[in-house]
Formats: sequence, C-alpha cells, structure tokens
Amino acid sequence: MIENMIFHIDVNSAFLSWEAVRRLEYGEKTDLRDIPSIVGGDIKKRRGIVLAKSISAKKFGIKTGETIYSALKKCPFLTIVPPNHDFYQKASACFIDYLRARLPLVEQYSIDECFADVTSDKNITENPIHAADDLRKEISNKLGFTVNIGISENKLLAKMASEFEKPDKTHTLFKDEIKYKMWPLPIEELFMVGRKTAVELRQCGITTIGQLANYNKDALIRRFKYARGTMLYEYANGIDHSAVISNMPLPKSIGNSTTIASDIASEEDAFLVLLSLCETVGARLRKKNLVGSTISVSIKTNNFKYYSKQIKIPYATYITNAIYQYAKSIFSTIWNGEKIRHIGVSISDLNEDITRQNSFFDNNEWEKYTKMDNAIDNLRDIYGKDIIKRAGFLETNLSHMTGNKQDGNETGLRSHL
DNA sequence: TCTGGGGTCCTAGGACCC
DNA sequence: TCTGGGGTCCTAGGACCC
Repeated sequence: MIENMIFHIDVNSAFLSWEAVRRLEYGEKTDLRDIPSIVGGDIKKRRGIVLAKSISAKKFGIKTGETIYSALKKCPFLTIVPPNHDFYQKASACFIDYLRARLPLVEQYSIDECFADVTSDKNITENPIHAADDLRKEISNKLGFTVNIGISENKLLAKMASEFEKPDKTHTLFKDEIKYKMWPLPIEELFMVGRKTAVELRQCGITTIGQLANYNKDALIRRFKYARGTMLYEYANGIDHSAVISNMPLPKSIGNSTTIASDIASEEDAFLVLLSLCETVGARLRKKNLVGSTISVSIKTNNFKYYSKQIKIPYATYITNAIYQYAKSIFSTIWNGEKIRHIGVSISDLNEDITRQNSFFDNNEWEKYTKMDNAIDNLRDIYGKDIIKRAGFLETNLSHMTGNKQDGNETGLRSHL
C-alpha cells in the first residue's frame, strides 16, 4: 500500500529548450534542439562553460559544466548561444504557475524542477502514469517544451526516476523497483554523490548504488561523518522522509558574484566591483522587502584559491551603501595582494522586519538612504539599469551592476508570458 | 581561448561562559 | 594549585545541487 504519491517534473535541457522556443517565436527556422548546440558563457569574459546542451550535443559527449573549449574539441561545428537569464526566470515562473494550476501541492526545487504531492488527487493516483503522460503532452502543447516526470512515493525516488531516459518521458521508481532500476546504476548517479564523494566511495570498493545500499551503515558514518554517512546510506536504499512544501520559506541568503574579464590587482578596482555587487544585492533585498545582518565577501584568485570572511553587523539593513562599507572593510582584511579572478558579496541572517534597521541608524540617515535607494530602484525598473550610476563608475568601463542579467528583447513563451 | 552564478547544509575549531 | 566538562555562538571552508 503506497501512502504518498510524489511527482518530480524536470524541464528537459531547460535553458536550451527555452532559448529554442524563444528563437522559433522570433521566426528563426532552426530549432536549437534539433542540432548540436549549447547555451554557454562568453569565453573572452572567462565565463566559458556549458550551461545547457541539446540531446545531439550530448551524443558528442558534451557535459554540462565543462569548458566550451573542451566542448568545441568534441564537436567543432557546435552552435553556441549566450545565456539570457531574465528570460529564463520568466519561462520558469510560467512553468511553475502552470503546474500549480493543475496539481494539488507544488514545490519549486530549482529554476526548472518541481516536486508535486499528488496523493490527495484520486484521478491521478488511480493511474499515475496516464496522468503524467497527459500532463507532459499538455505542457509540450501549451508551452512548447518537454519535461520528464518521475513518479514514486517520496521525493528522492521521484527525482531519481525523472533522471532516467530523456527527453519527454514518464518513469516510475517505486520501492519494489529499486533493486533492478536504481541499484545497478553507477554511484555517481545517486543524488548528492558528487565528484569528491564518488572518488571516496570507489576507494572503499563501492561502485554501484546497490553496493552502497548494502554497505555497513556504521562504516559509512565513520568515514563520512554522521549527517553525510546516514544520508548516503538512506538515499541508496530509497529512504527519504522529507515533505513536499508549497510555500517557499524565506531565503537564507542573497548574494551576487562575478568573474572579472581580466584579473584585478588593485584595491581601487576591487572596490568598484564590490560596489556593483552591493548594488545588486541591495536591490534584490529591497525587492523582496528583506533586511540582513551578516555580510560576507569571497575572493577567488587567478590560481583558483578561495578566501572568504563574514561579519555580523549590529543591525539589519537593505541599504546599498551600508552593505558596501562593510564589504570594503571585509575585503581589505582578507585580500593579500594575489591577483583576483572572482569576487562575491552575500548577505544572510535575513529578516522580514525592515523596521529593525531603524534602531541603529539615526532616523534621518536611515530615511535618507532608504529614499535614495528606492528612488534609484524605481528609475531602474522603469528606464533600465543603466539610467543611473554611482559616480565611481563614470570613468570606467566596468559594469555598474552585475547580477548576470540582460535587459530587454524578451518575448513571450508562446502566449503565456 | 580552461574552469559561471545562484544557492543550501555540514563540520571542525576557537572563543567564551559557568 | 596543575589545568574538567558542558553548552552556545561564531566562522572559514568544503561538499553538493541546478
């Protein structure tokens, strides 16, 4: 007797599919999904990695996350299109809304994945495969892209199921199917087994999920510590008690980071980048009406060494300038002069009570900064991000806001946007 | 022309208190 | 007199996800 029924719905090659739909609507003849193609960053700006790939690109052995340089070696005539994150956000919202209108309880897991608890819907539970197939067809017809749906009794197994053959497929992975559908898979395929863990498991002689499931649990805990060891053992055995939650809890942190097109070697240059990152972090906080009280700065050097530091500030804020002042002082304490490739700013200890920041600031100061930031946000919402810049940016060619966003030129995902 | 940007969670070790 | 032990909080770094 199955107590719960969970669907995991995963957009096939999301960024690439969405990009393909957008281009077809613009009248482009070629469907990116029909040719070897990828969505990838700009090599000249040192962001040259594969973000999404078509099925035929996958057949050349191209993997998400690998460098474009390496992808081109595998397929020299690969079509590469730049990412368009603002548009993906809209396509994602459209996808999630569509699911929420049709399924009883939907949890967004990432930009292109949802869990749905369909236990309460008799029409679905009586014939889940049929219901999932119908849902897939609907999405494909109405929104123009395909999804995989995994069906099981918990989130982990539903997610593992949706990873089976792609694209445009429904798969089940119920408890009694684990032995022959999941256990023969290589250990890397298990959710939460990344590169490092896979190497360690193989050192223990564990190469398949089934071997992990039948390994001594205490030995796993000794090797991987309690939380991780337990999780690995349970996941390999298909155990997961986490619930599908509909309303997104508050985010734990909001950040912005960027890889600079060429290495930074002076504090002056670093401060400009920091300011642009703080602009984005502040604007994102204000947009969500959140304040935060722990600020952290991270640096990646040109040798890929990482440094980070965080401080708790005596009040919570969403004011760009306040975040920036702390970020500068953190930066100065961690930077030892090595050439910098990447800088990040992030704020945590988030809170919805925006009056809290009042207690520290002089009332007039707080009001002044808040009014200024809000005015800037409004101008940027109406006229675009470049309408106003802080003075420091006027004589540089640095982007004054990063955020990995592009403005304008987005169109509908069919008629649904 | 090698290696993004957005997050979450966990751990070890230090500071500090009683 | 010869360094206990429990508890909490903080933080840097590392692992993982998409």
